[in-house]
Amino acid sequence: MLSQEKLAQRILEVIPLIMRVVGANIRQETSASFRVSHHRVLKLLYQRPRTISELAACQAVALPTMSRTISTLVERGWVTRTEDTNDRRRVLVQITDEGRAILDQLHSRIQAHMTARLAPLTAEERELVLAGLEILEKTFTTEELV
Amino acid sequence: MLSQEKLAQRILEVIPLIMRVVGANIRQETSASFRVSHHRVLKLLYQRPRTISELAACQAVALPTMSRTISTLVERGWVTRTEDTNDRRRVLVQITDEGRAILDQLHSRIQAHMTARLAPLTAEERELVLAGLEILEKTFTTEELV
DNA sequence: AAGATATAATTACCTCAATTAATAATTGCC
DNA sequence: GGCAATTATTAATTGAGGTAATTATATCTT
Repeated sequence: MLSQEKLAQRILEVIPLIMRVVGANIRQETSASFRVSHHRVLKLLYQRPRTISELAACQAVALPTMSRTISTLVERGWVTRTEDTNDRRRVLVQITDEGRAILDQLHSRIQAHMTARLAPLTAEERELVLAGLEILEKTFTTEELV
Repeated sequence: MLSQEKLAQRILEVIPLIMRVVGANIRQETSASFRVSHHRVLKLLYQRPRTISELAACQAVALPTMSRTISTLVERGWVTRTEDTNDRRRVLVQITDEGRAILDQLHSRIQAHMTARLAPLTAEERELVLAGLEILEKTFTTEELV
């Protein structure tokens, strides 16, 4: 079998598996309703306010999907919607103090769990995995994501 | 930053991203209602009949989740439920001829798409990604499933 | 052999993610 | 001023995921 085909197969097998395990871990480590996507969005908003479109592009999801995600985050008081005065079609999403606090708290818990799980790996193995992930990210994102 | 923390972060960032992109690609390449999980289950059943529990463990999902997945596959005529005569608590799930045909057909389409996407990678990069995936799989499946 | 415990699968109930299509509001172009 | 493009939301639909409870069958214990 060609290495491309083999790799394609393994991606289809391994990525969904890891996704579910990581999701389950986060669910256990945090409150049950906290999701991987929330984590990522909050991290992006920690850096600076962003529009819904921008967040959707970063997450590689459709616009309505991100709009809904933001709505649930707003309900929980972790982010706010603000009108962009320069372009009133746009909505700037900003993280709140509470959102920052939640992210700090959960991020360290998730990080601790993941770090513990990765502890058995040797330094070389970690480097290998990291290098592989970087290549995968580049391969699967065609757009400019920040 | 320690390499463990860095790796933990990158896993949380990259894996969900790839998962969504791959899912979106499969949705486009195949009929809209065909999912990654269907693909994987059919592949497992192509080899031999399996119980619901076995499939759930392979997928790292809870038993009811797999039971429901199988129900939708049964509705589509791709698999059948059969009672295990040795242990009548068990249900043996078998792929049908139609299921085999669908898998053959879709598998090659998915495979072609993935292969095309991976084409820009050099042989070395593919080896790197593959090695990383193998390590990740080992790391994330040592846990008790179900 | 009877009762208790364990296992396998399903069902019910709930939440979240993701899509497309339709709609509203705003901006920018000519 | 009118029309196309952009941005975001809502509606409708589908699917995945979980826990808790239920049913049926096996197995263990006494």
